[in-house]
Amino acid sequence: MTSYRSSLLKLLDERGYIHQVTDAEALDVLASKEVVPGYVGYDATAPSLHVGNLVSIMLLRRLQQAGHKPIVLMGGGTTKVGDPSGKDEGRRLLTPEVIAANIASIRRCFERFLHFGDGPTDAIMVNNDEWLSGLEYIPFLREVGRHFTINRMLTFDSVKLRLDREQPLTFLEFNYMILQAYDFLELSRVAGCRLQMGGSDQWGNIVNGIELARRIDGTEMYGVTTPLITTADGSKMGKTASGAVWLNPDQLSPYDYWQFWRNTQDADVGKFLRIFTDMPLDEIARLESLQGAEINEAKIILATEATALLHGRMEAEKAAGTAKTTFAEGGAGADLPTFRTGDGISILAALTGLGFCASNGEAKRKIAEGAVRLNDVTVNDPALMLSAADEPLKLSLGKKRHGLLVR
RNA sequence: GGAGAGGUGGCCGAGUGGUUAAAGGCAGCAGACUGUAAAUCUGCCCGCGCAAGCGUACGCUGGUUCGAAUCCAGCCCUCUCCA
Repeated sequence: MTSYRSSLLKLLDERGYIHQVTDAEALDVLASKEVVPGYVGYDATAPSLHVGNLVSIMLLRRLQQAGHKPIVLMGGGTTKVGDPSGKDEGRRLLTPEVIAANIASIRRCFERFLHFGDGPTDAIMVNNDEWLSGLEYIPFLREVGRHFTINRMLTFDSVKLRLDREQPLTFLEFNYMILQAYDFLELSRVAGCRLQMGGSDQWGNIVNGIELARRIDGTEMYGVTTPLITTADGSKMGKTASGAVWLNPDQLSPYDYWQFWRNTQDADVGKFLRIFTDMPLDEIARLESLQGAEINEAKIILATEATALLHGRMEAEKAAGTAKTTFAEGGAGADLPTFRTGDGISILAALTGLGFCASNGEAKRKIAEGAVRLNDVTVNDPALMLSAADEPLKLSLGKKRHGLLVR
């Protein structure tokens, strides 16, 4: 570990956020003597961010904790173009209306992690559509385009990958990296931004922005990338039983979010505690050294702390309580997903209604596999009808998924 | 504009007239073992139906045929090379 002077780099380093830094020494000096405005950009391709975005959100939080100014850049403009990296095929173009709706839906979640306001270290949120959409083609090409060589652009992974696989890469998408570089320049001009952060796949884009600003304005800027957060078995984190781990509560309930963290692999507990919670490091060291079944204790803390950051302490405690009564005591916690049965319903409809099964056919298969239990009694009859009961019934699929059927 | 190759289930990828709801792999779900972990082994994996069966599905639209993902025509899209 390098020894840093600034609290910013120290904090980022000891918590495991740093993969690469453009000029660590200079940034260290800068961050130890003045407030550094730094930004992370977010695409607006979906109505909610997901855990994959969480590292960078936490990065902004750390930036603020270290006394600097976080800038959340909503990619309203760049989303109109489409990031060629990540997806190996061009996305369908989103309409401006959808993009605007996505941004509106995404922005709320930042308020949990950052303090917004007008103060010098208060977070701000900007939308790059404000400056990108008004650009004029020829002037833009002359100011910015001349600083990019095709030779260089072709060496970018996002581009190379497409070309190597003989997949289409449109000129529209090809421009994405130029626009992102321009974002950095623009932010440095209007907000004094000096730092861009992002995932390791953003390294090239970040460096582009730094070089562009140096060439055009002569400004010195910096970049930090985070390691790609994978689970211990090497896969990208961010999937649960029901799909992506969304941050918006209307797409993934606090209970399910808590469960996602609870199911962390042993080997990831320490890393995740450092990155995704505010727990003190010595406490994390203790928790991560727990062996065997005891490490479940650490996972519960991880789940509760991470959930508290996103959904608030109350929701986190509720989810933890429900998990305890449901899993540890074999009961049924109140926070479980619920489904209204009305006056009576088939077992199949109950399974699909709770979202445990995608179709009646799948529900039948699960019953045949002996995976379905009603109040902890295995269900064998796929034609079972549930009559209306005043007491809620606990319906379980497998060991992990439980739900309540209420009238 | 010319020549060639290609578009298959969430992804990758076989399949060139019936036995193809479509091999195999990945991802996913469940069972066993456990600790709501990992690894491993086993099963499942388009929809509806108790079932026989029916409906959809191999870029799109037509056609040939008793029968088409497979053959033909037109169209759309992609890649490679040439101009």
